[in-house]
Amino acid sequence: MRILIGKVKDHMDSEVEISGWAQNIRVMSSVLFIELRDVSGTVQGVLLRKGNEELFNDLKTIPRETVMSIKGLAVKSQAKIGYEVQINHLDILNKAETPLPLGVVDRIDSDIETRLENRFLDLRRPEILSIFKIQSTISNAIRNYFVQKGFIEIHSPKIVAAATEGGTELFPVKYFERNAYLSQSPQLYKEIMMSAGFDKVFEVAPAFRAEEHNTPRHINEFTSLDMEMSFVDDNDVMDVLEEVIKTAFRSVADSNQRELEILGVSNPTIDYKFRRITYSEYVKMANEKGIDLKDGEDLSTLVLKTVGGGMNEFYFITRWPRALKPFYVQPHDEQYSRGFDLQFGELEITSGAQRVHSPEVLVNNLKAKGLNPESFAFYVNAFRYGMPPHAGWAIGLERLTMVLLNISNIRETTLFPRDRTRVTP
RNA sequence: GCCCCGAUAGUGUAGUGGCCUAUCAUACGAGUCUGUCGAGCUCGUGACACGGGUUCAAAUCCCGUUCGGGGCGCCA
Repeated sequence: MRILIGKVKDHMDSEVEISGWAQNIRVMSSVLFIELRDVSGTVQGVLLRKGNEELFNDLKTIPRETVMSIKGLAVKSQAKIGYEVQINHLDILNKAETPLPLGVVDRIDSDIETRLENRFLDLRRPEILSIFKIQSTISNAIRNYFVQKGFIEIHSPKIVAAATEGGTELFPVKYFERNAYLSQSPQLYKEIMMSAGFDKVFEVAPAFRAEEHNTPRHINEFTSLDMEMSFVDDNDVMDVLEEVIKTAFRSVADSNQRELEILGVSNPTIDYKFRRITYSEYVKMANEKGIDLKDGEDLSTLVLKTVGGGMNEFYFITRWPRALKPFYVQPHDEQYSRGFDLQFGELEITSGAQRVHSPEVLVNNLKAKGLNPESFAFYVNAFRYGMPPHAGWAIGLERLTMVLLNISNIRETTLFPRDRTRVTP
């Protein structure tokens, strides 16, 4: 019965069976060592030539990354981790070809392009695996949080008829005799669920954006963690967001000590209150830094870098001008809205808002943005027969992972990134 | 979509008109070595993205193509 390599230390002085990839084979004249790796770690298998002549000669030429299964005695030894497995039986399950298109344990760093082209090999590296173990903890922690708080998990359609926010480009899809699009956000559907009376919903699902951007923080398919709540306002859901992020980070600190160590990241637990800075205050901060920016203009990358770049923490930017936010964001007054962003330094992690719930306001907003309310009828109708006040937000899972691990390229926190030029693997 | 930059063995690099028959490391192959753990040592195989041009001479200069990187816009 195979055990994980990480469990070998619990079976000292007994026979174990382990399986995995031979990441390094060191051959001396009368003894050889095989470093075997699986999802849980690595251990050294040792084989003396004496008494194992045939097996020894076979293994001398076995390529790295060959998949094998080893049976042997787990013993304390002078190995660096303090123990090893004395091989007494070995099965080659699948030989690897040579040379590898990408060295799994080479000390040479490959370009991200080469790594993504050979992602299955890249992902074998413990530090890359660690990123995705941690990402799994984050999404599970958030899911658990929502479930515990009585949220209903939903699965909204990813093939849609209309744009959701008007602004971003959509991927067209041929839908039989009609044209449809890949969903850029579950926004409209999670709001409809408020009208449906589900009260609190969340969804973890892909979102598609056809923007031709070429930056380290954009991809064309990402994982959106969405939530929406009824009978609350923007401040309430900011409270929830802060708690969700703190819960997720604490969960990683609790369950991924080994992965954090491999990645050289210190304890991610957050012990400060997220500041809430109004958009107008932010503009003043930019002005004080010598940037010419008028109240009402969008915050450019330069502004966010100049003001936010020095802030190594989470903070909200609240009360955005209505003109800069989508039609579904609740107005605060003539000029400002109940929309907010959560930033970490210069990077936007979340956008959210108290939403419009009055059908009249909604239709006026749609018109004001140059959109035709008719084409949003399926959505507007949900507001006409009893829509509660509601608010919500969406986090980019990959961006949140970047922040937690201090990684600067979103492709690193995406298993198989879809960017401007990459559709495979 | 706009601006800038780049492309040399499997991987990562050196190279700035002739000294390039192209550097180094790693990988790969052969050999050697009684416990390694980035094993060591010896020998070997392996590359100038593609197409055109300038020149006595091009990895090197020019043009185009393809692919990639960075920045901006936009966003999570």
